[in-house]
Amino acid sequence: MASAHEQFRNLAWKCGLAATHQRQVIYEAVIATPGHHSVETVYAEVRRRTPSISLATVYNNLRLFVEHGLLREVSPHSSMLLVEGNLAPHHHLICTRCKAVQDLEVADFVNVKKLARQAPRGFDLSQPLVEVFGLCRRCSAKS
Amino acid sequence: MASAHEQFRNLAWKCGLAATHQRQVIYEAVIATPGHHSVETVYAEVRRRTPSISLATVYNNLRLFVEHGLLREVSPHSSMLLVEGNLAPHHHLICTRCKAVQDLEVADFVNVKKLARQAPRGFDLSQPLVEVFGLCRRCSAKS
DNA sequence: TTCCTGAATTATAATGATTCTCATCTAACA
DNA sequence: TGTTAGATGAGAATCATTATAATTCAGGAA
Repeated sequence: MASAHEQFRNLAWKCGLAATHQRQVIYEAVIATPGHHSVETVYAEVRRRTPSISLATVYNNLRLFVEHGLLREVSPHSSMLLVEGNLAPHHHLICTRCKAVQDLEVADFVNVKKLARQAPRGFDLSQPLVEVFGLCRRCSAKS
Repeated sequence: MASAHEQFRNLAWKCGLAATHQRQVIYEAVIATPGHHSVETVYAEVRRRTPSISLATVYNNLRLFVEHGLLREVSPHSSMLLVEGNLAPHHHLICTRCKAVQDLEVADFVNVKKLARQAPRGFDLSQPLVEVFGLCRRCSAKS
């Protein structure tokens, strides 16, 4: 089993990314603890080891890691407020690249009973809304 | 069948909201066309009828309408970048109020075959990521 | 109808997250 | 070790959104 250090150097090499000290530290800060990390969290953690690091470097590299599949972005949706008038229960299909949203009127792909069993106790799923992420036709044609 | 004008006044009255001209126009701009509307879209549309309207009014009232259930927010997530190191396929459970994210390791509540049939042709769902919205225990206890 | 009052609206300033700029530095390869 | 393309850091710039404060208005009472 390779050290975290070696593991990152291998990953970086595969992506053609320079394995700099900063990248090493950023990557390890995310990998070290399970769960979801905000930029501020990562920045705070990383500064404990490398106080001179810039916030821009954290942003740049988190984006880079997501682009290269080393990390995953939680909720890759449009960052702007979107609103709709359709109040009937329905779901959304979102393109992770161009952030386009399409409606999914039929919703029987979700087994609500199973979902309720798998969710933590107390989580209110009386009107579950689901968003499914993928690549729209146009974007998947490009890649 | 009531006019759109009357319809809005009824809705507003039910929520205890003053039925101002601006609110009327904003509401109708969203309702008039199906689909998903950004603030800029609504603002542009609304200014055609009421050029003096302020962008802040559009923001305020869209938020108000969402709070009162007259409109729905698409992707009611945290708007900040979140990242995770867990690359194994899994889904997310998101609280629409406090925006907390929890992992759903088991994923058999999604019927991928049905989903693929219901999605528009060409939409790439080879690694579908699903996010389910509800109210976490803490938030549903409050209300 | 006219007046009153609290709420709504407006223009603009402020905020907060993210990205850009560019001078400096460094990893990687010869 | 020297070279160079690419990475970093500090701070400015940008974008969406929210707060501020002065003005205006909706809706009820006279």
